[in-house]
Order: sequence, then C-alpha cells, then structure tokens
Amino acid sequence: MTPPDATLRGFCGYAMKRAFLGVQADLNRVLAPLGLRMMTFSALVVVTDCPGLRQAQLADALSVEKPNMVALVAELEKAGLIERQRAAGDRRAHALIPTDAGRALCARAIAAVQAHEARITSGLSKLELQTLMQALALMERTASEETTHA
Amino acid sequence: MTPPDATLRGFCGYAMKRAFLGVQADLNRVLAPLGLRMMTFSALVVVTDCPGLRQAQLADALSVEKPNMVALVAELEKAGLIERQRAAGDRRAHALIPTDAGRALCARAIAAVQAHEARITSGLSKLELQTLMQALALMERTASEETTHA
DNA sequence: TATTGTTATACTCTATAACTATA
DNA sequence: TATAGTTATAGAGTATAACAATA
Repeated sequence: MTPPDATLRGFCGYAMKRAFLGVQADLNRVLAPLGLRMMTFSALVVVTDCPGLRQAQLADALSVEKPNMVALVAELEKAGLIERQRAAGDRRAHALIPTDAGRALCARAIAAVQAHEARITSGLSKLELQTLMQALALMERTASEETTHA
Repeated sequence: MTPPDATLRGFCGYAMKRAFLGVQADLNRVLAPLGLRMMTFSALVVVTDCPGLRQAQLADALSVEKPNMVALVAELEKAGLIERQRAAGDRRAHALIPTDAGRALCARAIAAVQAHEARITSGLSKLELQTLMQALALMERTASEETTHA
C-alpha cells in the first residue's frame, strides 16, 4: 500500500529533488545530440544573450563559483561556441563572445529545450504552470534568505 | 534591467534547479547539527518507517543505485543509527533495523525538517502549495516516461 | 589592497562493470 | 542462472584556499 518513502513524499524538498533529477536527466538526453548539457547550455544562452560579459559576471548569473566556471568556459571555447577576448580597459578580465557557430547552436538548443519544456509541463494547465513557476521563484528567494541569515 | 539569465528564467527546468539547490543547501544547514544530510536523513526515515527492509529495497525507494547505497548505509551504521542484520531465509540479504538512537534522532530530524518546510513554504497559500506538490509529482512521472521511451 | 582568472584540492551525488556469496 | 551486496572506478556539480597578473 504505502510506499517506503511515504513520509518523505510529504516533504516539498524531497518532491523537488525527485522532480528536478528526473527533469534534468531528461533534459540532458535532449541536449546530448547537440553536444550540450544543462550547465553548458545555460552558459551558452547567457553568453549569447549578453555578448561581452565577463567570466565573473557569468558565474554570478549562474550561481557558480568562479573556479568552477573555468573548465565550463574552456569547454565551450574548445567546442568553438564562444571566444575569450581580453576586455578593453581591464586586462585582467575576459570578455566572452559567442561565435557564429555558438549562436546557431544556441538557437537550435533553445528550440529543443522549449519543445522539451512543453512535453514535461503538458499535464499542467496554464494557471497551474504559472503557480508552479511563481512558487519556485518564491522558494528560491526564501531559501537564500534563510541561508544568508545563518 | 533584465538579468543575464532572463531567457533561462523562463524555463521550468532552470527554475526547478535554482529552487532545489537553494532549498537543499538550506535543508543541509538545518540537518548538519544532527550529523545528517538530505541523503542520510532520507535513508534514516525510510528505515525507521520500514524496519527490516533490505538494502536493495531502500535503494529502490530512494532511486539510488545499489553501489551508491553501500557507503550510505555504512555511514548510518557507523553513526549507530541503524544496524545490518542477516535476513532470515536469505543469507545474502541485509535487513536494515533502526537503533533506539536512530529512532530518536529520526524523530528530532523530522521535526526540524517540518519546521524548515514550514519556513520555505510560508509565502504560499494552502492551495498554491497543493498545486506545487501535484505539479512536481506529475513532472516527475512525465520525465521518467520520457526517459523510459528513449 | 582588492579583483580577475586560475590552479589545486576535496566532497557529494550519480552511474556502470565486475566480483562474491548465496539462491 | 539469477539475485544481494560489494568493490572499483569514473563523471558531474559544488566548495574553499591560495596564487599571479592587474587594478
């Protein structure tokens, strides 16, 4: 009758984990043919939206620590999707620029992800989806406040 | 104006990731004083709810691969929270039993997690919370179907 | 002094193949 | 032959300290 994790199922954090891991695994399957993962896709989208932004800004936007950004950017650069240029006015910084190939792949990847999103949310009404997105944004803010107050 | 990840913010998968990582980090802060993490807490709750269940059943309940269950169970056993007993009738299997200390800690941890859940969902109405939980469960099912059909 | 990017390092979670001892 | 638990291993993501070059 009741599954072994019945108690856990009552916890929102546990439900979020199970749902996210499933969605992420599914999303990575969608992105794999394009040579991308969730992390590299996210970075490519931000660089394409904000050409010229610096590595520290990208790390901040994605909530990734700077040291972990290095390999990620190097991977995208090696794949020919973005370029690192010395920022004018600050020779320490790298300005990140999407290549033509990066922009093209980004457009294809966004289309694939949008189709994937439509599939995984197909069982939700417009109102339910809106409530879900608002709830997730609110919980993200609340959790970060809790952590900050620690 | 628009943040660098504005495009990503429109994706449900990205919103789920950010919310989950925030909630998980916050939850781990709550559990740390009890010597637990989200994974060890989850395992302890299941063993306490279903004393005598086997390692493979625990792994299945938590969607963890069996090899990854070994260290987790060993950690709980070393902490004196559960015991491994040879299952009667199948000398290959381990029956997992909570100790008195395990049951006591589990009760305290559940209370702490419930208080934590109340905090992070405090901005949501009862109906919004219900919609959120249903949406997460539905997306988990949908994602697993997608993956299975691959 | 402070910041950008970097190296080195470590921990957690996850995933697969292969072994052992039982069945 | 199949299963329960194990070992070994590897890939991601995440986290902190410390360094060189530059500001």
